[in-house]
Amino acid sequence: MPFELPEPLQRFSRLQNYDRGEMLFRRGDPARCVFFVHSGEVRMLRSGRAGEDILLHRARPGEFFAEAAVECPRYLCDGIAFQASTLAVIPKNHLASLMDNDRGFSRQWNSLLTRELRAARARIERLALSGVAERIRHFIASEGRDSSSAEVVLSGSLKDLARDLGVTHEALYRTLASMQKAGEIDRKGSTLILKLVPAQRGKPRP
Amino acid sequence: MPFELPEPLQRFSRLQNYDRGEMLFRRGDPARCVFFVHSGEVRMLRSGRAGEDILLHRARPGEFFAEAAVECPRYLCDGIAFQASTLAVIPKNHLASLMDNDRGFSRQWNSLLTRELRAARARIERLALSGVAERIRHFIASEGRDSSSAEVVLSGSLKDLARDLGVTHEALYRTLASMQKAGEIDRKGSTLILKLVPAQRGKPRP
DNA sequence: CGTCGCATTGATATCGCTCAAATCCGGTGG
DNA sequence: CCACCGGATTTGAGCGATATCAATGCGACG
Repeated sequence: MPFELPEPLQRFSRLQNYDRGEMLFRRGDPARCVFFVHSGEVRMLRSGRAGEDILLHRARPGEFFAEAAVECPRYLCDGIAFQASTLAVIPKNHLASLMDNDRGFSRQWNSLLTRELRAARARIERLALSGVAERIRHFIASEGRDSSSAEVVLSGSLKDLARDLGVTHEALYRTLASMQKAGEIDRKGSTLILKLVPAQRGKPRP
Repeated sequence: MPFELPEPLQRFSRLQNYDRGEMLFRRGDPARCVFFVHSGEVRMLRSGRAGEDILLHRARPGEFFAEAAVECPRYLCDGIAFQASTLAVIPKNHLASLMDNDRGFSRQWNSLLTRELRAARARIERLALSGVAERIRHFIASEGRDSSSAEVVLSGSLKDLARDLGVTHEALYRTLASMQKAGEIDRKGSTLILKLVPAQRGKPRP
């Protein structure tokens, strides 16, 4: 579902290039802008007390980033370009007035937020699962387009996937290997394929 | 920030009581209605393959429930009343037309979604932390109103909290006990208080 | 009372984290 | 073209935090 930047927004935004690792904003900065990713990848991070980075969100081409800025006086976490990226920078007051005046855009924005919310809840669901294998299965099933094809093309490295799943990359490698040995999944390059195991005659219990 | 049900919606909704354990909808049902919780508690659950229930979302008095129904032809998970509850049932077509026609309401709805999204991301952040103690600290810090008071009044049982944190209730009990013994937190009835330990002269490292 | 669910604590098993090391691969500079 | 480098990928070994299984007390409720 990658978006085009809605036409009315194009007039109000300016394009900007960011280098890999460059910060878009820091936690506590006045929230002035919302972003739209044309290319590259940006991430929202918050650093835990031990200095580890916690990945809050990844935005890829065709997605908005830091939408919450509209509702919020300050950024609540750090935004960085994880790869060299081209972004549309949208001053939030323009966005706000557009939402007030453009019926169609307002609807589009609503639907965008709803989808993001659903994606976030899916991720919550995934993180609540115990066991790396379970999370992998959930990931393939829920990221696969519309749950029809149990197959995902990975967008980044396996290390990135590990972060997404909330496990160490070692645990992910091992689990993938053993699932593959068990014939439960296949890997072709950067594509993960979940073979539905016939198994598991379930008892639909209350 | 518990909401009152926005006035224009009151005319389009009907009140309904649900018993504890009663289902509002099942996964796959045509998505016809959005809900607003007046009292009680409702939950979105999806059942994993082992029959365990995965908690996707809890809605408490003053919150909307199943907002995604507006965007979606079918419910994607189960909705049940976890306690006896009084809900406003809002046909989604009414909601949609209200969003199209009532500027103020549309804005309110946007801001609602944005806040929910932020809450969901906070929960993701929490689940990505390793160690029960870390999650508890994060929970107290982020649920505490506006991060000013490091203190939370638990809305449900500790078992519920354990689910929220993605750990077993045993692990939660133990960790709470040891944190209390260490003087890091206090418990008064159903209130958790995080004492900020002076410790941790941090080195702000890149 | 009897039962049910929460709270609590103990014992044990196990999964995933941590630390380590080897390989592979693409890119870069000589 | 080759040597070298950094990051991703793998695999190994060991340990510790959590899950799991169990038992008990306790309060609410019928």
